[in-house]
Amino acid sequence: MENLSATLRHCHTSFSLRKPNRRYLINPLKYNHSSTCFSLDIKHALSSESIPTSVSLALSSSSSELYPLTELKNCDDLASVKAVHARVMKMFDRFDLESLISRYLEFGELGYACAIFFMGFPRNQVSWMGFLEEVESFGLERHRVLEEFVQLQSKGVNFDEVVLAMVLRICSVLMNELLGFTIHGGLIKRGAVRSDTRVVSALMGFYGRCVSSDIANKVFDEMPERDDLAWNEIMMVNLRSGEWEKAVELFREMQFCAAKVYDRTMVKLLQVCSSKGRLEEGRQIHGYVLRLGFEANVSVCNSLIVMYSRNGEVESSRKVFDSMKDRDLSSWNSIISSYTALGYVDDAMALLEEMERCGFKPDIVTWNSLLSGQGLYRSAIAILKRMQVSGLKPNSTSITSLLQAVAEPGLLSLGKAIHGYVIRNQLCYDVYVETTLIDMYVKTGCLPYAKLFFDTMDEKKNVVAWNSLISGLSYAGLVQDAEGLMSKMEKEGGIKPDAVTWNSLVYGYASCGKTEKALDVIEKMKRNKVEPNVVSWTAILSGCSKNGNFRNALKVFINMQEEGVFPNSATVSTLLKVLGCLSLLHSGKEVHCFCLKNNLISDAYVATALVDMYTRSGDLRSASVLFWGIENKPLASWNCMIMGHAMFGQGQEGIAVFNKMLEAGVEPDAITFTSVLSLCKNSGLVREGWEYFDLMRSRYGVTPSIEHCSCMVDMLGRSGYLDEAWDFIQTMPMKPDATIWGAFLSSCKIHRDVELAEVAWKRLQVMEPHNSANYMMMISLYSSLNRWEDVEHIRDSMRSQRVRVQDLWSWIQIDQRVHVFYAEGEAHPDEGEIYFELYRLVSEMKRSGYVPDTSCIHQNESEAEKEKLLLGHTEKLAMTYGLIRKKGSDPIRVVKNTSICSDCHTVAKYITVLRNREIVLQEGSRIHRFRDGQCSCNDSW
DNA sequence: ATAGGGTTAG
Repeated sequence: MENLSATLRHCHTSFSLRKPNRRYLINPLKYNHSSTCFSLDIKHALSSESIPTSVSLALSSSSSELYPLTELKNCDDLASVKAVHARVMKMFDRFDLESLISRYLEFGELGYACAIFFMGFPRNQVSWMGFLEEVESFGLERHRVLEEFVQLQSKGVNFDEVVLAMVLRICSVLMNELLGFTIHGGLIKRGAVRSDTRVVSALMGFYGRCVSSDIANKVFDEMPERDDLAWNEIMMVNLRSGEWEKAVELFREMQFCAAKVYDRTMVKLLQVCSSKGRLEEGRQIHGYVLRLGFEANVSVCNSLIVMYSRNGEVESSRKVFDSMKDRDLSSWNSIISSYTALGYVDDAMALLEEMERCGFKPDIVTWNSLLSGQGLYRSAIAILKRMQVSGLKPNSTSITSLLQAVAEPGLLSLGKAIHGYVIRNQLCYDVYVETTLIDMYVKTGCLPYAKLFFDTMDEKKNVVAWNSLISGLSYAGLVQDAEGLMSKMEKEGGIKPDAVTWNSLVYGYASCGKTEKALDVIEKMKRNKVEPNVVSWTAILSGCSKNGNFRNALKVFINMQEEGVFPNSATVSTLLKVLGCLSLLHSGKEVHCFCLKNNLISDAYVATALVDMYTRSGDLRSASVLFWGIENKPLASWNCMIMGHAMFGQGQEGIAVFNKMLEAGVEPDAITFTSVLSLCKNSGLVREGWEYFDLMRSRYGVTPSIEHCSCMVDMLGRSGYLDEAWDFIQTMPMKPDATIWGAFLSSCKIHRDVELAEVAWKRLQVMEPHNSANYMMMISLYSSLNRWEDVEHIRDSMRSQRVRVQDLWSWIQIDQRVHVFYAEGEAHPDEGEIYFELYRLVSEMKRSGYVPDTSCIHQNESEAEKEKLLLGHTEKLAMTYGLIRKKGSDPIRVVKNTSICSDCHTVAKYITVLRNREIVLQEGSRIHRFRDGQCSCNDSW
């Protein structure tokens, strides 16, 4: 209740005319804020047709000897006031008109009141003041007020400080710098700046909005005495212009001077914390809320709910909500949207029941809160039904939310259903709904429908509609078409491309490998006076990354910094992915520092990307420490951590993480199970693999995908259950693709089952005749059985199919340089030195019992020759170079682009003992950590 | 309230 009266106090303003002590209250609920209504009102007010017939009849019979003034006073309803109005139109007495304005305001008819005010009758200070307050609270007709003001001022009319203060507030809303400066000048002449704090506060507000917060702060500093209004004003100025540090400093000073903080200042403080992810500061302000006695203030508490919810802290939101003695409708709406925003639809529905029990009737905002948020499409229909039962029709916002919820691949049928529903029920079909419909069709991958619907929009197409389609084309790799559509937008629609248009194109080009073209677009933007922003640069970065063009991505990042664009959390997440894919641990750590310094670490994407970067770069320890330190671990971060253990073949550790995840109440998704099954596959946990595969379907409702099946085939096959793997392929729910047969062939190679291998090989020759890996597996299989004729046969077919053998390389980072060792091509400049050390190592190893394993050499050569070839393996060269050049005790980290052979695996183990050095060896998606003669994978890979 | 950039998957 207290909040309700506070709201009323805020909205109701007094309007005093002839008798300054007489105050009227206006009911804001009666007044329609829409500006179209307002102009209609003016027209109606000025035309006699607007007066209802019954009133006109009443008018003729009403006693004409009454003065309008007395008559107006006696009016009990709006119709009677209008009747008097019709008469007053002919009489034109200033006092009558002012009284009429006053009565109209009393009935909430601001439109009529404005219409009369601007009729141009002579006005005094008092009428201006009352009127200005109205204008300020309803935000209407500001331009006309300023025009009037300037005119009257030029005629020599003097206004007092209160009017000036209000005119200044209008100047700041309309960004009318010139008038603001003029008023300030006049004030200085009159010495008013020193006297009236209402004017000075308005002046600070004006400078804060129109010029800069610096000047506002200067005006504040020069005030000889500051009252609560001035303190709160300068706080608002700094909060609005994003000067957070300054605002915090002022807030502390306010406590020190015992200045009273207004509730709207508290609300603004909390709003900034909501939108800028300032959870820590938000918590501290919560402390002040309690200390300053705002815990009974409903608006402040509502802002606290929103602040916690935007920062992902639903539980704290709930605590605030539960602690409130009084609640209003927006308290309920805020807590409901806290739950829906994070996808807790069930809790939100429970709250809906509770609010109804407490006697609150859900309004359209309540229903729309329920309809927005993640993963709501499962419950949307039920919510819609209840909404309609309660007598409310979905509005454009409701439909927009619904469409956004289903705008993902695979939900096209739901999207179409909503479209049909809108048409059948003749629901609002405004420009928001239309553009969201296009976007829904784009995001569900249904470009033809998007195009069809777009074409029906005719002249109503706005830049958002065009951009939706342009981005759809760019995303689908049809960047030329996107560019074509852009020119069409310019020519036919007469609409200039904006940053969004360009950024879509930038992504489009970068993601199909045309980095140069993407950079050209950025240059073109500059020429067209659209400043490329951080999104543009992140778009190229991400495009390059999607395309696997990691080196280019890094170049782009450097380029971006040279352009003076500062990276944000999206940039950093993408960059970390790139660094992880290149295993650039050292640079990754630098980015980690950058995140700490710039407060990006609290971002869920960034935190997850960091965990991923550390695991991919082979530093599982750092990944683990970081991961367990994340306060609210996002699902993706659990998935990364499990995958990390999978990469290292640490089955039990990974399963432990998975169990912790379940304990934490996090629902595993399809990706979680891909990670868990990889875990079982890489660690030979066949029994567990089967269990999880069943659990996934029965308990968590995750439909097995081709990735899951591929893991199963790989797991079974590698562990020697070739028949089971074969049966699995025959009975799996989808058609086996090349990855399935590839995994199967790989297993057949390991277990030397030629018969089954040849079956898989036949299919693969059809499915992916140009994948050299398959040929290599066959060569390896035949050579391990000394079937050299078959080896030659495979090599022949490679030549005839023009299959290129994949380049083999390993690399190691030493200081800031990356040293790459290629199997063929240019030798490393220090090769002599490396071989010298390698030979020395091998002879030491042989004394300790090392026997070279030449099974991976597929050339029909002598044993001595094979041994020589074995020594040339790129990972051996890189490891040895690390031993020579990397001093200290940090592990030697080597990355190889293809799988390592068992001999290199053995050699690495020997090195850890002989040189007392840890080695981390990465091969594609698997990582080996060697220590004290052992490997983390327990030799099962 | 509608459009552009972000983490996880062989």
